[in-house]
Amino acid sequence: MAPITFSILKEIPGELGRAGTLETPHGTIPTPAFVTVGTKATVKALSPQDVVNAGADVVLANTYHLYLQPGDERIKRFGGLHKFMNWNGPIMTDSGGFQVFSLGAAYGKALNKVVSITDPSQLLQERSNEDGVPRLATIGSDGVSFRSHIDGSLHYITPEKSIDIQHNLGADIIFAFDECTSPTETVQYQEEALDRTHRWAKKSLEYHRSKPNSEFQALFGIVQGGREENLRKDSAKLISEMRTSKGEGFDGFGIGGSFAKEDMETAVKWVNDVLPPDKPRHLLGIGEPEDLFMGVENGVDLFDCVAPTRRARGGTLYTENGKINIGNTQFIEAAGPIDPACGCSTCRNYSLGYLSHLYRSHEMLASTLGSIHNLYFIINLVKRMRQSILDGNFKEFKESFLNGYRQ
RNA sequence: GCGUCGAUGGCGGAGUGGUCAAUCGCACUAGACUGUAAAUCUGGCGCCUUCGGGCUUCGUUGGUUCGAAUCCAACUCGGCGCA
Repeated sequence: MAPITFSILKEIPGELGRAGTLETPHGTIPTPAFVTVGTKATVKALSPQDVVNAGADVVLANTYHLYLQPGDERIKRFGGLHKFMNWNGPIMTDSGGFQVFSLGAAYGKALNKVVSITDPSQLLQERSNEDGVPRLATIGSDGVSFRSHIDGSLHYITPEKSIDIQHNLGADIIFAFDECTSPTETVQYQEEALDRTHRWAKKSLEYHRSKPNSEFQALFGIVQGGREENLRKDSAKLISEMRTSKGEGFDGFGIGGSFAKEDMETAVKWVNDVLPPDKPRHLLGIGEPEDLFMGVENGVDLFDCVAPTRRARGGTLYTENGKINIGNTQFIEAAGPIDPACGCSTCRNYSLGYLSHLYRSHEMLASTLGSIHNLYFIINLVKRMRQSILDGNFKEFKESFLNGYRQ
């Protein structure tokens, strides 16, 4: 009996997109769905009740962070992540693969999950910049050594170690240990990294399936390959066909990597064209409104992103008419809500002027109320996309929303 | 009244003869953020600018000097001490 069951209810005609359900041991996730990020077993600034009220069906925590603090074995002694953080719905854990990137190649540099550069010669130039801060993550032959950003201690994470940690944490869906690469890497490096990610995927899969946890924890394999069509398609094929000696494959798939904005759609299309349609697909770390439409249209079932909560803490709030910055002078005297069309508790109860005051005076409630709104906005946006698929008018919804949002 | 210390950009506070339109923090202002090194980070913040530079500033007035926020004098205001 597989730990999760994925069912497709309806598809977008002529596209890869679909609406369905994903049943997990801790509840059913209607898909497509936005997964709320709670890296350190908490969604920053919010209580679990706030997260529920924002409409979240599932949260994603991080293997690396929780391994460092408070330690996965301690969380296991508390009965696992669900009990530890008092979240009774589905939980996913990322493998630490993103930290290979953020604490490695991207450390101390202006390298982000989504980059704006398009010219390959510039990309290579950026990679050759070797000065700056020493990396906290260094890739070895069968794993990655991390220098803790908390206390400087050294840790070596292998695929097996990542799976062990994720077993202790006990999430419903876990990820294979991978290497998130930057589009600023050369093709040769992408090939090397992809080969490594594939080897690690096999180890993750074999190791996971050898443990009883595989009966109640699902494992997703991660497709990489950078901006190269052949690498992306090869990776999707290899990961989706990967089996243990007993013939067991992955329960679902993640699509990883740092992207140049204009590469993202083609990469998702390449991959989802190859991945088997009957298993869930998670576009890792993506979550701006226009990207969510792109992903849903092209067959992505799950997204996660720090943007709603991180942006809220920085004062950026989503509205139907685009993003606003609550710190701007124009909101000091504004009596209305963030977005009159929004049904979140922040918009129903508080004025922009009050939020402006909280933000300017550095009150914690500014982060809380902002996060509630942004999360509700993004989660609800994906729910509306799902409904539009079921209603057969996804394209119309997409067009009308983006017209207002981009204005 | 005498003595003493002080007066710097919205605020706090550096600077004590040239490299000073003046370090820094706060405030203000705008921007960034996409599997969270993130309640974070970046730019702007006297006036004008063809972005080369130009102009007016460091309590007030006068002086010394090639040159003064910096030295001197008087004055104004404030803190402290003694009467």
